Amino acid sequence: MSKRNPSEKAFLASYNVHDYDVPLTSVDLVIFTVRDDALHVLLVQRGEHPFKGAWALPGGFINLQTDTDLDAAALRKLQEKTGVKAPYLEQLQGFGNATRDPRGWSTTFAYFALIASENLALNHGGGADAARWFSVDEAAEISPLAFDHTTILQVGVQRLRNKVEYTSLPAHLLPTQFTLTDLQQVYQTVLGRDIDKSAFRKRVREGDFLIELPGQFRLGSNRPAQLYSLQPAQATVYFSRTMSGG
Amino acid sequence: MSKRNPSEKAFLASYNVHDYDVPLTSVDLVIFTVRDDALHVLLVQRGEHPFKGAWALPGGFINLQTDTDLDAAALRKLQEKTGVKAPYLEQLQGFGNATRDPRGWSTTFAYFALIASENLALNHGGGADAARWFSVDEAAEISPLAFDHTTILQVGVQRLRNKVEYTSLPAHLLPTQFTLTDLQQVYQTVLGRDIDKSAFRKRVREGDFLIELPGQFRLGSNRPAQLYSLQPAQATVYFSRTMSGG
DNA sequence: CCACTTAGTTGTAAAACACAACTAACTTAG
DNA sequence: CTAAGTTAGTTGTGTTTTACAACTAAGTGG
Repeated sequence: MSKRNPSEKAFLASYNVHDYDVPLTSVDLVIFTVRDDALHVLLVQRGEHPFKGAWALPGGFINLQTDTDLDAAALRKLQEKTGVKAPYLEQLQGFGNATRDPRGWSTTFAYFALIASENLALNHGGGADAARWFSVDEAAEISPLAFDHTTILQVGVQRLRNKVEYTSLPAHLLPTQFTLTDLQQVYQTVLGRDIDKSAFRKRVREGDFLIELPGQFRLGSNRPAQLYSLQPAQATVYFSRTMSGG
Repeated sequence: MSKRNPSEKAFLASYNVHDYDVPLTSVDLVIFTVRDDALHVLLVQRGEHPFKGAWALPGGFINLQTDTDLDAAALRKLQEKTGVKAPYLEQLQGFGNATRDPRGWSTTFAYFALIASENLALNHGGGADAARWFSVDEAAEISPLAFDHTTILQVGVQRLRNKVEYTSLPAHLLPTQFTLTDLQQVYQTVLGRDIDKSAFRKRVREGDFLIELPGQFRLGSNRPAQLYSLQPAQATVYFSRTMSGG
């Protein structure tokens, strides 16, 4: 990465990206949240060609001047749409072929993001496009979404469901403070089935990714529930077994 | 995907990709095999700038004329380097930033491939670059690899090790016929630890991704071993628990 | 025909699991 | 003030799975 020799310098001086055929490159986001006990995804209605008027995943071109890397580009898009600053953000998969965009060979880096439905201020930033939350079932039935976004969405949902089986990921779908029952609910919502309470709690305890907030409880017309937070700077925990049935 | 309206037609007619700043886009491969009881990866020595002379992962630009999609581009690169036609090939992750390539903002779609060390005819196809197998430990110590290939390699090894814990993936590192002991060896080589024989066999049996080749045995100076093949068109099997210790 | 080697199976104590019942701690109704 | 209702959180238990090791099987070579 450091010193370059004269012949490489000459090579670089004469190199012009625009002399070559390169694909269009964008970043798209599958932004998940849980509301009303259902997994939801954010879609925007495109205000410009191509696919003007169609629903699409939020995304767009990389800004080569301001985006330092792919993650930064994805984070920027997320903030523009939702105002969320520190979400869970993970690269999903790349997609690219000659036909997905009518303008020609194009590629996209799809990301998926998990945010708490509390943290929402839609259209906070730039985009003039209309934005709306759809349950993943609703979204899957919109046909067609722009580009190959139906496929991307499908892959995103699959990946999330799969990871929920054996990771601590769903914690990012909750606000910073939550109860163990909240957390179990989210798991159940995403998985679409019930989980045994004691087994679930054992797993969480052993995963050791939560901190008990001392003296803080969720009150109601019943026994108060202990509040927890994700441990600061906690990486995703992988369980050695999948979630067990209830 | 079907009919376009007149305003979209006009838009497309006036659209020229070269008017915009787009990143360079390539495909790179982490090609794994097992030889001498160690996980190996294929590296090539670059014959051209940038990073001329440095070791790198095999890869290169997408050919917008001949490659129909990303997978096709990756498969083409793999064939050019190894001659292997039907390997296990899976997208690893995208990488992209302003500094990884001295020519400017660039992205790459990294793939990882698993092939049997029997199937090898290095430099079979195009490239004039020298190619060699390195154990992953050796490769990790070559510094620096071209571009950000040290990082990509590291992510690839991590992903492989992780997947080996709970999938049938390692079967693709073996020739078409193999014994259960062969398969267990490969798991152990990649994981770097021993696995219990009876637990391993139980898992394979229940995963149901192999077919016993009737009457076919590996002979030696001991009890003959039953030969197996992967079931044809077998998707990767996911076990519900990780491999257990021996 | 006996020692040697690797293939493949079986046995068993200990651990983990699924499921259900239980106790705990609050609010609200009367 | 007490009883009913509700959700939080724990405990108990029969069944299944696991880890580990010992065992049997089937060939070769001296």
